[in-house]
Amino acid sequence: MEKTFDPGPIEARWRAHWEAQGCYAPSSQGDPYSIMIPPPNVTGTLHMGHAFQHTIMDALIRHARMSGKDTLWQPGTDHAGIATQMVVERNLRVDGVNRHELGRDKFVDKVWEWKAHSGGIIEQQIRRLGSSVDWSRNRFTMDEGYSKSVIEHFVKLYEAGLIYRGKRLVNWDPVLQTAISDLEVVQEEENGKLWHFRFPLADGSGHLVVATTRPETMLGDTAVAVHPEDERYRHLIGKSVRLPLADREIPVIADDYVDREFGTGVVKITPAHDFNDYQVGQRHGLAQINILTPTAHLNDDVPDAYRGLDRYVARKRVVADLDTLGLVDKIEDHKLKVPRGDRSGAVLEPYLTDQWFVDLTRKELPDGRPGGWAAITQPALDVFADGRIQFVPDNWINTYRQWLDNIQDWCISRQLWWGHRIPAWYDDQGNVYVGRSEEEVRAKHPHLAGHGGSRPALQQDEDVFDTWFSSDIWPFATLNWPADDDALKKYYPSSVLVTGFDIIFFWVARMVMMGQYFMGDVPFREVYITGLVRDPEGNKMSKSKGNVLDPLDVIDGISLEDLVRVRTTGLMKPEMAPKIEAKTRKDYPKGIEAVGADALRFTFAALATQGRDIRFDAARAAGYRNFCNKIWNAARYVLMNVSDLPPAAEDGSSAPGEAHAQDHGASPPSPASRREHGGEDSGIRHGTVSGHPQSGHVTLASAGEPPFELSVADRWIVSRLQKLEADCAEHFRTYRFDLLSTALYQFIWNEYCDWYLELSKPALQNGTPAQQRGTRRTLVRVLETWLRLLHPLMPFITEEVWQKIAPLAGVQGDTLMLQRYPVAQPDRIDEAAETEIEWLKGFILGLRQIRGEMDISPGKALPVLVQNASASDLARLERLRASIEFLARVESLRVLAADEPAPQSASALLGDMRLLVPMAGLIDKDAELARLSRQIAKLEADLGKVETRIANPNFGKAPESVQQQARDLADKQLRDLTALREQSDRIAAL
RNA sequence: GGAUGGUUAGCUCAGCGGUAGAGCAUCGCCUUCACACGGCGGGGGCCACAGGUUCGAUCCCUGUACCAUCCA
Repeated sequence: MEKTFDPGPIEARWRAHWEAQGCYAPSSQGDPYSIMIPPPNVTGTLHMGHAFQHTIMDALIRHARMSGKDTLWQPGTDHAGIATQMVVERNLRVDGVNRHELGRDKFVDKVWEWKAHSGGIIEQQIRRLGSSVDWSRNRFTMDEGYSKSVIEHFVKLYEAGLIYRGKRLVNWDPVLQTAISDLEVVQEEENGKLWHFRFPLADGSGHLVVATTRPETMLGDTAVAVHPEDERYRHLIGKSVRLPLADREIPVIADDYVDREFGTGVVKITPAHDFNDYQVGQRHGLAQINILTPTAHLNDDVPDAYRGLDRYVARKRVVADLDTLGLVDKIEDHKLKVPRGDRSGAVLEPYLTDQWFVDLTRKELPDGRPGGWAAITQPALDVFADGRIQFVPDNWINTYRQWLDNIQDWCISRQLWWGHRIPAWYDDQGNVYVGRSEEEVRAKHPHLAGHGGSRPALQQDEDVFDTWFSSDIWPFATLNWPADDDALKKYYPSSVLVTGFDIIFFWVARMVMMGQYFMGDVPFREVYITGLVRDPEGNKMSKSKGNVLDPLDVIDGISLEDLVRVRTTGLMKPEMAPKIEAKTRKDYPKGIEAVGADALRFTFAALATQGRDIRFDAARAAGYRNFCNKIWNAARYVLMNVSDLPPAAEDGSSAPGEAHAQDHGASPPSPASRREHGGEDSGIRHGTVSGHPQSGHVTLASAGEPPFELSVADRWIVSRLQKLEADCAEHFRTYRFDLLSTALYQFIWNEYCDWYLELSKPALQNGTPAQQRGTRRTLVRVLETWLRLLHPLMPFITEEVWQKIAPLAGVQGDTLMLQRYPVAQPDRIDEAAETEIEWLKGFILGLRQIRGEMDISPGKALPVLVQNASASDLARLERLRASIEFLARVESLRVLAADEPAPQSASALLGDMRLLVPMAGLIDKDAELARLSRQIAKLEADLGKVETRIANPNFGKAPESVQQQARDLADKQLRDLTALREQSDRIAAL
């Protein structure tokens, strides 16, 4: 093994191997466990958020696979209508072409070309992350099969009366020239003006002052409204005003929608260009005058002077003209919410167009069938109410429920070219026919079938579906619905959905709706909601902000200059480049160090707390890269100390009935490459106890192997391992990947490496052959076990190391990823061993503190005296003497007789026992006094707190155990304090 | 306006009724035969603020401030 872990070649080798061996495919054995990937946009690249979620999903899948489940991780990509169309249009623009010049068919060809190019990038990224998806089932939402499913679900909903077409006010993006859904609108507060205009009363008796934020829309006004109880205007209700410029007479109406406090309390009503006004118009039977073209220029329904003007040009003109007429009362600065398209950033217009909608609000259809609320929305609420689906963390249910409670019908048509074309056809009279194909439509409607050569012309709807109206069936369309597929039966519902809270409405809720409607069952049992990965300042990562990171750049590393270049090229707004460059140089002054896929994954796991924001911290990733190196070197140590010994002959670990016999029996007979190994860890078992437990050593032997002896350290680490296994199981169950990663990190670094490996050194150097065998067994088997525990988070390094270690642990198998996930065995928890090792650590820590704070060189061996030792201290001392001498680098260790005077010494306390290091020639008096006074001060403060608690007259109401605990603590602190003060006095007296 | 999170060590975050924790950063010693991507030791926090409940509050309740996000 190399001295330093180098992830690159290792990752390349294993991902190729796993895929070639079919390790990612379902095993068809065991209970089904499936995850449907949230399909990334096929024309994008994976960002840190994807990498984060993939880490979580892969950990879950690998854990499930190792736990004997039949796992399917379904991969795929989304065609992402608007986003993709925009990207391709931008590419075309570079060549000076727009899509209209190209024509629809050729444009769509271009999109497919682009998809072929960029889809490959995404798949490579997924592979690089180690994601064990079943590539054989890869799906794309525009594939032929998937498209059929999309059409099918539309037609079925239509036939059930749950889809309708109508002229409604929708959010219109005048740049993209398409309708978009409510969810794609971002409302941001911007600086604007509030214009006050005088509208003359038609009877010449004066005027009304209306306030508006959008003057140009007055050309489409069909009323002015006041609040019915507004005393100022009550007398005007029912009169009319002469609308200036347009020169129309419009009524003054009363509607309690009007906010009396806002502006003048008089509102102009433009039903065709404002959602609220639309409602008012409906209530009062007002005309709707559309004054805009699809590009937000004024149309021919306005006076000549304004026709063809851009909306903002028209605004200025209207204001100027009113001013000329002396009708401008005043203009105030005003902050208002401006709706913009989330994709284009364009200011949206409420616009009257024909669109397709999914009914989500009606309880009942006119013909008595259930409406959308009853058939779709209500069931989606019920599944959370009755616990059939659970959110993790569960408070997301509130967000979900609130949205559904206030839901509107869903506009699913988009005026785009890239997407699933709506399967609706129109005849010359404008009648609409919906079906799976034109043929089906004609077959269904005899008058369209035609006779002879002539049949009525049919024109297919030009529009396509909202992308979310194809991904809403992802969990079952990927399994070939509506075909009666075995996989569909097996893997639907999926086990868990892993996604961000930002698409609960867009996607989660809609999948629940469609899953319930078409499959009669939920699409997933649990929804694990992740936080959003943000930059170091907590900003959302986005290309336009120039703060995105490619996960591969973290895996492979990237220089600062390259990162700046990547972030500042191809910007929508090139003028942002200097800002982006400055921020990049600030955030990553040295670029990003290569950390490898395992470290990146582990970082994401560690950051996967229950919060909403996850600030990506490159330093943390570097820390986990170091962790990889630690693992690597621990394995090197184990190999160096074990590999020269033939395993069968020396430690007997491959003896029959050892590792293999522990299989649960739950896993069915399987091919040689699968699940050879039992779920229990590879600690020690199947032996006969022949020693005296009190001696601290246990001697065991299995048939046909030489005896080995387990030290207290061996039993300690095996015991700790059981607790780790139990913790891991719990953390997987509760999706606490942060706690999972911390638990593994702590065990591996702070227990296995820092203590167990160190304790193994004296045992291997000075132990009896049986003790050495016991230590080697434990070293190898515990390592082999935690590799399995860690594998779901760090697949590559664990596999690489496991391949070397497994044979020594007597474990056979082609790959770690198909081994069993370790299961805790409570009978192997050994509290006595744990207590004893805690005592040992305390002993060593005491000596190390003296050494550290006295600046005694680690190379200098210390003479140590022990005073006031109890019988159990003495017994432990004898058992652990070799370990103490080795780990604390003790030159001599001697127990003082009861009446023997101690030399002047630096001291440490371990219970009532005192550890003494004679000062002569080693220890500076003042330094020791300073150290003692620090300890005394700390202890005094602690004792003070405890005494205050006990002294509280009401403390008697606390449970007896708590009181006792407090008294014991105070007792111990007082004794320690006394000892420390005595020691301090003695030294001071020198 | 409504709702939901957050405020704990310099930074990023766990903890959540009973002696304040981790990683990174920092300081000191050490090129000890797994690892300097390392070892050993140390320092650092009135747990945002104000009330309340409790024998006891960082933790529960109420309010305030500030910061986010979502929905109108």
